[in-house]
Amino acid sequence: MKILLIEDDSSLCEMTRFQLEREHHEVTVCTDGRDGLELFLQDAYDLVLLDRKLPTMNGLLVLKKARERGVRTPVIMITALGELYDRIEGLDCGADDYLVKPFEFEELSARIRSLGRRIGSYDDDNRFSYADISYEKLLRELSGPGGSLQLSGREGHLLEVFLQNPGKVLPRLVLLSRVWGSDAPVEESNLDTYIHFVRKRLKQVKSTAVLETVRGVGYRLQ
Amino acid sequence: MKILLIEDDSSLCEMTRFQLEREHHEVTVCTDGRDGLELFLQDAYDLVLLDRKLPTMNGLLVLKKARERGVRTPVIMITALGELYDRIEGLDCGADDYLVKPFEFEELSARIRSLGRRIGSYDDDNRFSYADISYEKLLRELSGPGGSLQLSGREGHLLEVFLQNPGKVLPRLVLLSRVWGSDAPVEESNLDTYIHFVRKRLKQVKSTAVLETVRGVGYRLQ
DNA sequence: ATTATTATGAAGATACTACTGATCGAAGAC
DNA sequence: GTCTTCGATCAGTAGTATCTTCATAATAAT
Repeated sequence: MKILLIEDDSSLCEMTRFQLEREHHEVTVCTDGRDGLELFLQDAYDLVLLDRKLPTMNGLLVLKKARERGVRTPVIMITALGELYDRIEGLDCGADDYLVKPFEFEELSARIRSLGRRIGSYDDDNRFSYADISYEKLLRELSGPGGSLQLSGREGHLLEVFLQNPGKVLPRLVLLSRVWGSDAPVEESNLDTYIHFVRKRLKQVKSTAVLETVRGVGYRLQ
Repeated sequence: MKILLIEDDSSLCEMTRFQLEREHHEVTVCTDGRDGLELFLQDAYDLVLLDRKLPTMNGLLVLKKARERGVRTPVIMITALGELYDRIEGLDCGADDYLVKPFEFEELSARIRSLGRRIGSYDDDNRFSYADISYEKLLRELSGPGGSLQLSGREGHLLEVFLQNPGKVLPRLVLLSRVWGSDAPVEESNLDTYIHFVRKRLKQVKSTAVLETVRGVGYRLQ
């Protein structure tokens, strides 16, 4: 998601930015009210995080002006003021949500996911990513620099296990039991076949990620 | 707004109802989890206020099940638990907002206004459109670049579900339960037949939209 | 060099989906 | 009352995608 962060406390700002980027959001930071409004009005973001107390123009006014100009990007207000009427005022100015400082990043993250679901652009929980690839579980869609394609059920399931344990060596028997079930009546050689299939898929999307063989043990995603 | 209130504390319940009705909302009250889910699944409300602790089925589960079935009505969770991870869990289950008991009615009211603005843009309930097609629910009329035509009841209902969740993968069982009802005595193969019918309809109006099959999972409108 | 292990390719078996035609019942026409 | 039409349902067949197995080639370890 493209996120605009308007906040003047620079240490909080950098911390938030760092965490958001770790969750694969694209973050633009702005520390000033007037400038923030300019960016806001470009209407190029999926979400705006807006501090209430800002230099040159306070957050409520920024929000109000943006709404007056017809910009409807979802907004989460961030503020030190936690009293009832402050919250109500914020919501009535057109904020979609409200977060009181100091807040845990976890909560911000959950509220972003919630808003994301609502605007439909972002379906977390079912999305894995590692290095230059990402995988959408429900669709079984693998995307990489070279495009995206659909995996079969087994292929997807196998890749999922690797994405859940990136960089770790996964023994063959572990993979077998995770993908086929612990007591499935299946030949071990079937795993070889599917490792082969998944490797082919990774090549097809031109990913730099590879399934490395650890002879005598298993494989790892690298 | 039509509001569904699922809450077992009867005094809080009546008070909230009274206040909501004073603000000209139409309120349905339910004090039981299972029954609440039934009403929720009818998909006939603009907003659901959902208590977390409920008889027969807890609020989180109600919400989760409803979302799994593709019902996207906005939800505000109401609860006595105010701790961080309770809030996060609620939001991640698909809640749009969270209110901690005891709450001021003023705040609930503000949050309802906030949500109301957001859904206020969905102006017409009876007209759906996506890509190059549009569908009028009451007339059951599908229009596309190649003209328009009437759908049968089932065809229309099925198409509606897709238009409400454009681009999303809808599992076969979800489609069955949303179009035929959750426990209808109907063969699953019937769904195949109607998918076929709707596809034929889409072709007839020369739409570029297609129902893509995701093998082993379901279909999506693309 | 020999052996154990893994990679690859091809082909048969299986499971899932697409489509067609038949049956049944309800609503309206005659 | 009978006939016609239409929609809903089901069953069966054809068509594919996916899964599995097996045979053989390639590679690494001893």
